Amino acid sequence: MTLMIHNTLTNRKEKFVPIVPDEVKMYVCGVTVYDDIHMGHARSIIVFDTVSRYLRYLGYKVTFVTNFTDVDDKIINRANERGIAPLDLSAAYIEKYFRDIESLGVRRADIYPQASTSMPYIIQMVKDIVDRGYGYTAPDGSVYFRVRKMADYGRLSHRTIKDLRSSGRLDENPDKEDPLDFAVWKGVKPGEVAWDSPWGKGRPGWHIECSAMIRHYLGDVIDIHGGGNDLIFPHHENEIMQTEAVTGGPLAHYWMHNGMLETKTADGQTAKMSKSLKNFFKVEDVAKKFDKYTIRFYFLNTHYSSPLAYGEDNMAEAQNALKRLWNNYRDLQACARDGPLGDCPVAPLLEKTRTAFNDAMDDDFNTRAAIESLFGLARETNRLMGERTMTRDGALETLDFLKDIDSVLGILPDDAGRDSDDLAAVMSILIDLRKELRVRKQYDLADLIRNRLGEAGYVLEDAADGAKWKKA
RNA sequence: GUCGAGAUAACACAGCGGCUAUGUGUCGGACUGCAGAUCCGAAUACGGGAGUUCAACCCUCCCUCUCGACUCCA
Repeated sequence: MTLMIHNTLTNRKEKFVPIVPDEVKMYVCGVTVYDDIHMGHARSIIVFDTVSRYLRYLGYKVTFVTNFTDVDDKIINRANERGIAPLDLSAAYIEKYFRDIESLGVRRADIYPQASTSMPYIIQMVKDIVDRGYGYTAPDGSVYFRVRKMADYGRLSHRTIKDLRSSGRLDENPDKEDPLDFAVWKGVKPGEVAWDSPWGKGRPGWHIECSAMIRHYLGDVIDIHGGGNDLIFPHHENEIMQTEAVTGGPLAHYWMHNGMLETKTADGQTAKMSKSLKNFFKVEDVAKKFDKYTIRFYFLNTHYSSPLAYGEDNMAEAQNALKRLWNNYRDLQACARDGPLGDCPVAPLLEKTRTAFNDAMDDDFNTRAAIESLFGLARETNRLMGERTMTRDGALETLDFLKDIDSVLGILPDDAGRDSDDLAAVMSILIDLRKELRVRKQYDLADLIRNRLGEAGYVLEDAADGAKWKKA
């Protein structure tokens, strides 16, 4: 099977064909760095982290770019409140961002451009837009984009200019030729950070930084552009217009949008998690209660495009579900160490699982179905271990397989898990001792050993064919 | 109002025009000194109404409800 991606542009699943064979250029809209990130951001970050991981797993050379918006009204306002420079505020939140995504097990993108450091490219882009007749200047030094000049404005969000006109929520700005026009450059206002430009001092409009960064860091056209589905209009729509005005070609071949994370509001309704509704959960806080594996599992346990309602009980459920996979993983580790010798033909089973996993991921990154294949493998290997037919070699082979699969999902323990031979020797003594105590029915002492090991982070499980130990 | 997404068993979340979904939870069994893990088995389902079809949870139409975008937003 080949990778199929749902493309917002066409509203269909399409076969993925990169521009350059075996290479993928992808760009995902990042965050405005004026506050801590919340779980809604986390979802988007984890989704596209997983997309890039899967593409690499398939063998593509991926160049992944995510931006930081560090020039923005909200940043300026908050910096003013705190009496610090806007760029100091954003720099602090960028650092915090990296700490937060680390607690989510997210691999870093290749490049993280910032608006403030991309100013030459942004200004060049605006200049090109104006030179080609798609932009015009206003008396206050702003530059607006001439939407009417692009016949298919609304293509991504599947609306027409007529639809948009009738929305009745238009900005009546006398500087604009048309209410639908949007600012690519904003003339300076008192008290704002500003950069020199051919149109006087000012700063970029919201959408232009993405167009400019993509063009500079990745080129005129990229393979995949991603972001939350709340960005489809107007942000991505406008990005497309800006870029196409300059390059004459498409900006991205595949547009991917993740569904919103929702949560309950005060009145008991579900609503999108957002700052303005004050119904958000910060990553920082959630990460105190749940580990990164659980958080990733929770998000990957549903399709990226579906809406998802966040709740702590759901997180706890995810934790229990993931525990099953972890138990299996630990048991395999124990089996690889202490299990029977000899052959165990696990290859067909692993092959079957691989096929199911790849088919699921190829189908528009269906992580949920992919995870189901892992539960199937867990049940079968549990059975083999229960029957004592799983051997050390078979367990090792299965573990290698799981590690490879987990390079995509990032939900299994990454502790490399190699317990020393010394520890194994000591455990074996303790297990023998307990065996003797149990024969003599001195259960209090046997339990004491087991409990103390439990406190130390090791689980001891009695079974018909002898005790097994593993990490908790 | 315009555009888009969605309604699946107790819960969460997949899927397919006909074949046991998956996980958590619940119940029963195996194992067992206890604990835990594991295995085997069971029950509960496709919002409502029409239609297409030999056959629909899956396609079409209508209805109801939910969410998102149209304003800063992952």
